[in-house]
This record gives sequence, C-alpha cells and structure tokens, in this order.
Amino acid sequence: MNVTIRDVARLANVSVATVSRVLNASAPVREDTRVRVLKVARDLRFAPNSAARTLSSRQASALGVILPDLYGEFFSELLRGIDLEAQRAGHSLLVSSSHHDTHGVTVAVRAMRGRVDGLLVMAPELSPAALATAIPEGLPIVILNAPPTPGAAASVVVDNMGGTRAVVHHLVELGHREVAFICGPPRNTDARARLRGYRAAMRSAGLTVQPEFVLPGDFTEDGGWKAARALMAGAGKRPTALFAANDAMAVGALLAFHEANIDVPGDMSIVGFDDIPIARYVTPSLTTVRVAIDVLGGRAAALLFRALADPVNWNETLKEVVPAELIVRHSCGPPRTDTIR
Amino acid sequence: MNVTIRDVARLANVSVATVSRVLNASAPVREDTRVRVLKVARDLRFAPNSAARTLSSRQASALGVILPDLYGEFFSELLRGIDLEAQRAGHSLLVSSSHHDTHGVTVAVRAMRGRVDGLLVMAPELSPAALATAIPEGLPIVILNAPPTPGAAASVVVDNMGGTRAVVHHLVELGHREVAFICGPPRNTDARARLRGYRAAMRSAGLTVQPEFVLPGDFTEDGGWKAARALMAGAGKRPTALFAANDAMAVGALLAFHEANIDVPGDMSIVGFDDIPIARYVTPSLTTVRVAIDVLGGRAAALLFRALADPVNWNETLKEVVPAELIVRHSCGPPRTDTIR
DNA sequence: GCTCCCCATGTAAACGTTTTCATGAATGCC
DNA sequence: GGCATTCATGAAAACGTTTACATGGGGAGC
Repeated sequence: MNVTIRDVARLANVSVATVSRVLNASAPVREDTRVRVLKVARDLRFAPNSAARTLSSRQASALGVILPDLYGEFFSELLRGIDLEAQRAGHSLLVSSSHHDTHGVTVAVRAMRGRVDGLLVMAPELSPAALATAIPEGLPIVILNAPPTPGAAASVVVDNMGGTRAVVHHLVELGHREVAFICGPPRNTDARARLRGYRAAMRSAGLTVQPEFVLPGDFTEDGGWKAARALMAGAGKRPTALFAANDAMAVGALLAFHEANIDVPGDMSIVGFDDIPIARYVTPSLTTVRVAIDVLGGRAAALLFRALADPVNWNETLKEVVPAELIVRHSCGPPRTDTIR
Repeated sequence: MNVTIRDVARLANVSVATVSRVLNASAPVREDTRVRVLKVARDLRFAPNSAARTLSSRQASALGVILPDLYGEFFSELLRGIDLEAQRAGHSLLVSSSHHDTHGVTVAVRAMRGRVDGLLVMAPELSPAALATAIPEGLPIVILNAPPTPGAAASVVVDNMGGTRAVVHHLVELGHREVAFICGPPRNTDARARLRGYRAAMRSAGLTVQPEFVLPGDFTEDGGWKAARALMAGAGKRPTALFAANDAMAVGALLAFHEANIDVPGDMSIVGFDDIPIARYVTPSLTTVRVAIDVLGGRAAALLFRALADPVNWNETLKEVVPAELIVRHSCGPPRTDTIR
C-alpha cells in the first residue's frame, strides 16, 4: 500500500499512537500537536487502512447483506433502505446476491467473516433449519422475510396475511366471486404466506377456490404473463379477478390481457403485491398492497444496529412485522354482470 | 472473534503455516496431514478472518462500487451485472450509494481504502477534474458513464450519441417534424450527452428545435410526468413526438398523457432510453434504446479485473463503449395528419 | 554408503492499525 | 517545597493471517 500511519507519525514527530488518537479523537491530545498531525495527514493524503483497523479494533464498520437475487425494483428498494440506515451510522455495505441454496449462503457468509459487524440475510427459499446451519455463531444476524431462526438476533417480516386479507376483502366487496391467484416460487416464504393468506381469506368470505384458478408463478413479469395466458387458454369458466403474489407478475399479466384485448378492469380486475415504484405508472395503474420496501430494509438495519450496540440481550430473538396496506388504484372494478356479457 | 487458525493448528498438531497452506492450496502438503487439517477445520467450523487475510496478503478479494443513487431499475440492473462478474472471480462487493458531490465520493472512497482491490465509480454529476481529486492513487479504478478521468484505469460509457441519433432518425422516418425532449439532471454526463445527441440529430435532419420543446427533467418517473404536463399546458403548438432522456421519465410521461386522454401513439409518440426491464410491460410498450445495463456493469467489472491482473499497463487508460440499439415497440407511430385532426 | 536435492514442515517476521501500560512533566494541595 | 494527581505522549503488545526463510529427513544417483 501507500502511505501509512507510520509515515504520518514520522513527519509529524510524534508516535503512531498519537496519530491514531488524533484521527479517532479517542483521547485528548494537545491542540498544537493535533493540528500538526492533521496537517501532515492531509498533506500526505493519508487514509487509514480499513483492514488493519478492523483487525485491531474488532470493529468493521460494515454490514453484510445477503440476497437471493438483485433482479427488479424490489431489491433495489430494499438495498436503498438498508444503505440509508447504514450510512447514517457510518457503516458500509457488503452486498452479495444470487444465493438460492444453503451452500451459496454458507459460502457468502464465510466470505464476510471478519469484514462485517453483523449480517442482514434474506433467503426466502431456505428453511429455517437450513438457514440455521449456514449462519455463524458470534455474529448478530437479522433475518429478512422469514420466521425467526435459531441463532438470529431478530427478524423482520411483511404482514402477508393482513395484506392478502385486505385484497380479497376488497375484491369481494366489489362483487367478485371467482378470484384467481398467481403464486410465487413454490419454496419462497413470502410466496407461501401469500398463498395461504389468499386461501384463508377466500374461505372466510365463504368462497371456494377452484384448483385451476391457482396458477404457478415465479415473481417475474414473464411468469405473470405466462400465468395469464394459461388462464385465458383454460377451458372452464374464467375468473373475474386475478390476484398476483407480487407486482412484477401483475404487470406481466396486465400485458397479457392487453395483448388479448381483455379490458382491465372492465373484464378482469388485477391486484398485485409490494407496491414497487412502477406500480402507479402502468396502465391502468395497479391496485396493490403497499409494503414500504425501503422501510423494511431500514428497519432491519436498525434492528441490527440495536443488537450491535447491546450484545448482551440478543439472546431473546425479537420479531418485527412491517404493515401491508391496500392501495386502491385503477386496475380493479366490479365484475361485468353476466347479462351484459 | 471466535476460532482462529491457531486453534486449528494446535488441534491438528501442525503449525499455522501448514494450515494456511492447506486452506489456500498455496503449497504442497502431505495428503494425510491435509485431510487431518481439513477435518479439524471443519469440526471447528473455522472461517478465516478476512480482515487479517487482507492485511497480510494485500489482497482484499473485494471490489468497491460507488453509485450516485440506488433508486429504480437502472441501478439494480447495473449492480446485478457487476455482482455476477465479481462473483465469477470470487470477489465480494462493497457498495456505497447516494453520493452526489465531491465530498460524498471522497468519503466513500476513503472508507473503502484497504478493503477493496479496485473501484467502480459512477459519479455522473461530477466533473472529471472533481473526480480526479476524489480518487486515490494506487488503486485501479474504472469509471462508469463518464469520460476517462486522469488516474483511472479505464472507463466504460454508453453510446449516447448513436442511440439518440437512431431515435431521432426513427421518428423522422415516421414523419415527425416536431420532436420534444425531456432532459435529465442538468449536470449528469449521460443526460448532457443525450441532449447534445438529440440536438445534433435534429440539426442533421434539417429540423429546428423549438426552445419550448426542450423540457427540464430529473430521470425520475415523476419528473417525466411533470414535463409532459408542462408540454400540454404550453400555449403554442404541440409536438407530435416526445423523446425522454431515460425510460423512467418516458413512463411518467406515458401516464400523464393517459390521464389527459391523449392517445399514445396516435396523438403522441414517445421514446425512452435505457430499456429497463419494465419498458416492455407498460402500455403501450415503450419504444426505447436498449442499453444492456447489466452488461455495462459486467464489462466494467471485467475491465477492472484486467487492470488488477496486470498492474503494469494501466497507465494507458482504456475506454470502452457499450452499444445502444433502437428497440421499436408500440409507443411510436406516424403523426396524425392535420387534415384528419 | 556418501552426497545432493527436493519436499514437507516449522519459525518468525511482516501487514497497519488500536490499545494497554508505562513514563515523565506539569499542576494542585497542604 | 515536597508529594499526590492529572495529563500528554511513547513503547510495545496485540489482532489473525500470509509468506520468506530455515531446517530436517528421505530418496536418488553414483
């Protein structure tokens, strides 16, 4: 490397200890030596070596973020929320994505060992047990969108149940009886919770869910498009409303219906989930469930900082639920009555 | 921290050097001791401390990424491309965003000192000179979407000129004479290049640009929406086509016209720039300029790795241009003729 | 059977900080 | 004016690795 604290010390005629004290304000230093050291440091464009500092002080000033993917607005919003909170605390972000299986997560976690103070892990496709084996001891961890895992300091989850209930309620109030659902990836925790919520809400509304109205999906636009096509190709009765487990799929479905000249919301009502930024800009603007994704990320980071600040008490795992609120826009309406059709 | 290489060495009855050799395969080790060490390491769930390793080997196995922001699909795509390439090389990513001014970039760069092997910097609002003062010596740097900066190993830019030329050409061929333009942030390099490209292409098509048809914008959906509103509120003649400097603004404009019952592409043609994933899913699907944003990121990372592998030759700054290709979808058509109107 | 060499391993010195402990000077107290 | 106390500073030991160098043993070549 380049210029070290030794160089600064030598040129300022002090010991390295004093330089360190000046730079970190960790102990009182006489004013004149302070300015002298500062001047030399600036002249030399000295920047402390973070690796050495981390090693010595056992403080990395960095958070690790492990994500399953980076595709789409959901993750950029999440990351944005985390970054904002981390930056406020003067921490950097170590990001690692594309980890779908236990092995991938394990490797990513290992790579972060020693360079982060804590971990934010989102691994919606891993079972809590699998996740538990992947995470190291001795490092505070906050789990995103998954139930509290043994060994984790905290977890923050979205109120999928509340959100789905609100959606189904809204559709039923509009008069819909036949509501189809596009699932997310089969092993994704959020996706499963939303499917469960949909089923439960339908049941409690006294409606039955036709098996052919539950369509497979994968959280991508293309997946939503395909599901909508499958729905249209279906032989039986067509539903009057379609509930997609996330916004990306809802947007894809919107396109499929548009291509098929099926009017939304006239002939088909569509609802999404997440309220990604683009949701209000598609036509018709998407009725969806608002999850403040950036807030979700920020909350998680804040929880992690709390665990960091007070290392004693994170044996009691705490769980936070981020609210999910129905946002009514223009992609839903009453079902067209049969007489008109 | 927890278990160190010393613990492994002691339990395996070898020296720490041997453990290191086994774990890194950096020198031949007898097979039986190798498996013994490996077994102990696994039993102890040993994970080497990255900070120590970095300090000692002067190899961080990490790349720093400095971004102006994280909002929207552009950045998540960029990050995705970078992450993919970095992961292939076994490197982690240190991400820092929200740096709009020289000071912010300087701070971010300092925080990365010693924990990364190289830097990927996107600071489109900084002048090359300002950028030059912010970047440290001795660290390979690749600049994204900005001209080569003194001190940088390489830069990769988008072919803004080619892209804008193709757009204007396409519109002119359709018969448009009055093409408005929504600018990006005034100090953003890409935004400026696109504005320049638009003006140049209009001129070479023999068309004049009316001053009131050049609208301020900020690269956000809301900015595009506002610009479109301003256009509609304008007293004079209305253009027949609108070219937005990025997709997000085009999407916002689309909404504004939809709200005002102005048919796109019937009454107004719209073009964007970037081809973010959502572009094909809005209605009408957006004609735009495809910039493979993930490829852009991947390319930049690859360039950085090249500079890393061969530290001798990056005094000759190299520049790479990512092509920009017109993608015709459904948001453009011929202008409605006056007689019909 | 002697020498040479190679191979596996150990020893110890980096790497660049922070931090504990020691030291000496200056100050305050009686 | 001597003694306790505070205060600024320096010396040196961590922190957990990697790696240059040293060392010993065993096999090959004659």
